[in-house]
Parts: sequence; C-alpha cells; structure tokens
Amino acid sequence: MAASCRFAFAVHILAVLASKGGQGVTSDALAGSVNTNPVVIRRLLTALNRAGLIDTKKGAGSGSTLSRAPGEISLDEIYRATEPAPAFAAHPHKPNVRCLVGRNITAVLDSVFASAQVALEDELGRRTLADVLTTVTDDLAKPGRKTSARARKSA
Amino acid sequence: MAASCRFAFAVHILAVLASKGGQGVTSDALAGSVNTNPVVIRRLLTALNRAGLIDTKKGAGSGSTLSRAPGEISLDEIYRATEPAPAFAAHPHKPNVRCLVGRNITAVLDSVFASAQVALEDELGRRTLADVLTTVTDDLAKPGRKTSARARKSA
DNA sequence: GACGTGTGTAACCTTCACGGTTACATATTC
DNA sequence: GAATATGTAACCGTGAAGGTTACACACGTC
Repeated sequence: MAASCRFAFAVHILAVLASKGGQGVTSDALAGSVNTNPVVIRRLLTALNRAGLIDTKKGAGSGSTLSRAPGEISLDEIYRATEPAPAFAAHPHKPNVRCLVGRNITAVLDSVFASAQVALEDELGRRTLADVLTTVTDDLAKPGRKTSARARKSA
Repeated sequence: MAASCRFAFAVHILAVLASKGGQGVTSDALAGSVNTNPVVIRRLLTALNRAGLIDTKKGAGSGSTLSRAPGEISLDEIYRATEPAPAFAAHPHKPNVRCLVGRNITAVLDSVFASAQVALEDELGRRTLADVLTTVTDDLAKPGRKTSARARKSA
C-alpha cells in the first residue's frame, strides 16, 4: 500500500505551531521547516482549519495558531483531517459474480478493512500533539549539540 | 494515504483456493474470478509462494493449492506477504535541521508510524482465511438466489 | 522425445495520485 | 494605498500500480 506524506507534514506543522505558543506562524516559515513549497503547506493549513485544529489570519504580520492546547489534539484527529481516503483499497473492478467467492468477497473485505482502519486510528488516538512536542523538545537535553542557540532562533 | 489492491487480490485468491480444498487452481481460473489479467495473479502467486502460503506446480493439469489449512493462515501474514512497503510515509525530503522540530520530527513520526503499523497488523491477525471463507460461503444460506448451482460450478 | 499446458518474468504502456511550482485574486494590517 | 499573507486554480514531472504482450522454461502425457 502506497502512502501520502500529508499526515507527516501536518504533524510537523502542528508541532511547530505548538512550539511557538500562541505566536502566529506564516506558511512561508512552516515551509522552511518542512522543507517544501509554501503552497503545499497552505493546502494542509486549509484542511486543518476546516477540521477546527488551527486558526488562520490573513494580512501582514499574521499566520496560523493552534485553536486548542496541544494536549487536546490527538493524532487520529490530524489523521482524519488530512487523509480523507481510507488506508485500504478494494478491487478496482467488480469481481466475477458468477463465482461464489467473487460474489461475496467484497463485503468481507470491507468489513476487514473497516476494523483495521479503526485499530489504526485508535492507536493514533493514544497520542496527542503534546506528546509529540515533548519528544521533540527532549532534544534540548541531549548532549553534544553545537547549534542549539541558533536552532532555537530559527525554529 | 493511497493504497494498492494487492492485499485484496491476495485474500480473494486464497479464499478461492480454500474453497477448492486441495484441488489445484490455475492462474487463468483465478484471474477469471478476480476479473483481471492472469499475469497480475501470477505475480501475487509468486509472492504468496515465497511466503510459504501456497504450493504451485507447473505443467498440464496443475495449479496452486494452499500449503496449510485455512484456519492456520491469518490475514496479517497475507498482508505482509503482499504489501512489503509500510502503510505510512515520512517526509519525502529531509526537514530543515536548523529547526528544532525539523531536526527531531522524523524520529517521532517513525515511532508513531511503527506503533500504528503494529496495531493494524494485530487487528488483521485476529482473522484467518477460514473466517473469510465462512463469511463468503454463508451466501449459500441466503434466500432469493437464482444461480447457486451454476455459481458452484463456475466458482 | 514431442507436444500441450501452465508458470515465471521481463518489458512496456496507460492511468492516476501526489508533491511541487507558478500565478493571481482577496483580505488584512499599517 | 502599500506591504504582507492567505486561498486557490492551473499546470508540470514523477513514480507507483495494474494491465498487457511476449516468451523462455518446467512438467505431465502420449
């Protein structure tokens, strides 16, 4: 099964917003951290905004902020906001209905896929953005860094 | 996240083999049930054979058979045999290492993805091919069918 | 051993989704 | 009004995947 990186980008974006407190961050700045094009970021920001996870303002000196505390944003919410399509794919065409298996396999697979999807999202729901941020900022405690001051500024 | 239908095809194929008992089924016949090209089936059969799930013979009047009882084949085995790539995708390029979040997000995401993948496969592992076959063959008990005899032949 | 049957696999095509990019209208702040 | 920043349409290039053709090889039968 292939995969998009929308979810990874979204978690990254939200982690940056969380690390900034209530300070607005522009799509340009976020694109700099994710290392991609600002439009890619804006597309994701729109989805996250529709899902009620962030607030976005237009105009000079504005940007996006989290609409809730990081501890109130679970990863399955981010997943659903950014990955509308299910993780599994059924048959591209209809199977042969003249075959017993072909006639009924689709319903069985739908059931299997649905439960697997639930399991996946449940596991994601066990972590919040605050957990992600904690792990990320643990870097500050790590020894042997040589760019911490600069990194803290450019982050 | 996009998805391939390799897993769906594989479950379908194995369900057909299971429904045939030990009788060999050719890739042509399987292609007829799945409604695709025999080569697509053969590619999957090769993967399933390598995973030790089926036995395949060449030559006239041969075909593939299950190498184990349907109750001994769990869906997560089929998943791993047919979907070598993980279900999640990380960043396509490296994030900006001068950003605190960018420097550490990859490791965090790897951890999240790994646990989600485990949850997904665990859920799949709760069902076997025998469960799938049972649900499929329940069709025979359903009322209002008009093609059961023919279907049983052509299956 | 020759022949028919069926697998294994390479090669190629088409389609499609996705990230990336450009361009521009719109909204907000100063 | 100027500068800044979002929202979105439009397009491109790339890569993955299913589908298809073609053919070499293996097996069983005669």
